[in-house]
Amino acid sequence: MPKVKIPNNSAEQALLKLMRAGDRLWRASDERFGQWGLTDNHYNVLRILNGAGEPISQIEIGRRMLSSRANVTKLIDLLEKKKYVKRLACGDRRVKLIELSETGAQFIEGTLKQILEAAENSLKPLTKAEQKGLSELLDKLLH
Amino acid sequence: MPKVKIPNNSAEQALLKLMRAGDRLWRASDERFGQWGLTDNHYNVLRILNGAGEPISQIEIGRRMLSSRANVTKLIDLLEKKKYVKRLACGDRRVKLIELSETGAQFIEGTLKQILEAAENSLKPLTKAEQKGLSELLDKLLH
DNA sequence: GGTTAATTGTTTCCTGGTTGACAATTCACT
DNA sequence: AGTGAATTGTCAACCAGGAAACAATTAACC
Repeated sequence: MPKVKIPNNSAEQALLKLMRAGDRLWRASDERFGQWGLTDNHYNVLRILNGAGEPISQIEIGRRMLSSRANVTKLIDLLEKKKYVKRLACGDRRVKLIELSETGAQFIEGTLKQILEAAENSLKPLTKAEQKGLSELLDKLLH
Repeated sequence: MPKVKIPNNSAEQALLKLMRAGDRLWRASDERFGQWGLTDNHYNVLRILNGAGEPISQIEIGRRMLSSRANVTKLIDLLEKKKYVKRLACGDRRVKLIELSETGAQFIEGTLKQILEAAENSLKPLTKAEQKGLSELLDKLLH
């Protein structure tokens, strides 16, 4: 079988590890949220709304989570059906402002402990100092 | 709008950054390979075969790239159509060994430079030492 | 040796996501 | 004011990947 000699490239290897780690985390996260009939991205929307503290447009949500308009529509569709979220009319009639509902806030509150514990558990192989180091490196990478 | 008070949790924030970074890299990578009508994972298969140095089974490929049997079948289908890869019969008639073809090896060779440059470019915000640090932290995380 | 369990690859169906077209609306510019 | 460009949300069509069912084969074990 032919074989190409590949020079050792530390950048490529680091990148592959990063992609692999990210992939694992997404899968674990999606599996976790499956218990509530959501995906990680649905939860992301809720947290973005909660963080914003005020209703924001769908396109703004998409911008903050790096997702397409079309996908935000579908995410909101489900969250609205679950009453976690409401679509509000707005001065600009192209725009629908998305508001976190009381039910949605209760969902965040009720699941928060478990979510944070899972996060800490995922990072358990690293010491607190290492976690901080990782965080800073990623900040630089995401500039 | 209701708002849940979220305690600052560095582990969760680090995790989110990791997922976001991974996501960005997957997208960039898939976009890059799109120019050859492949996904990142198709290329992964080729590199795995090249790294193995000998034909390996589909399930082994799936194991190494954390992908399902069903998906490996589809990845190989395309790679075979492009003549980058051949399915070989084998003593165990359940198994098909996948062999990198001469054409496949030439593809790897012809694109390698560009791939490695892209990898280095992605990690450019970090110094060499920082890249090494990142790599080590990820090793620990992936245990 | 014969029966039961496990393995491998494929197929079918489903899901989450993107792209591109579309309608409604607003902006920009004269 | 009025026309052409941009923006927002939605819908249809498509794509990559996963889960489960299936057929073919092999392993395990009495």
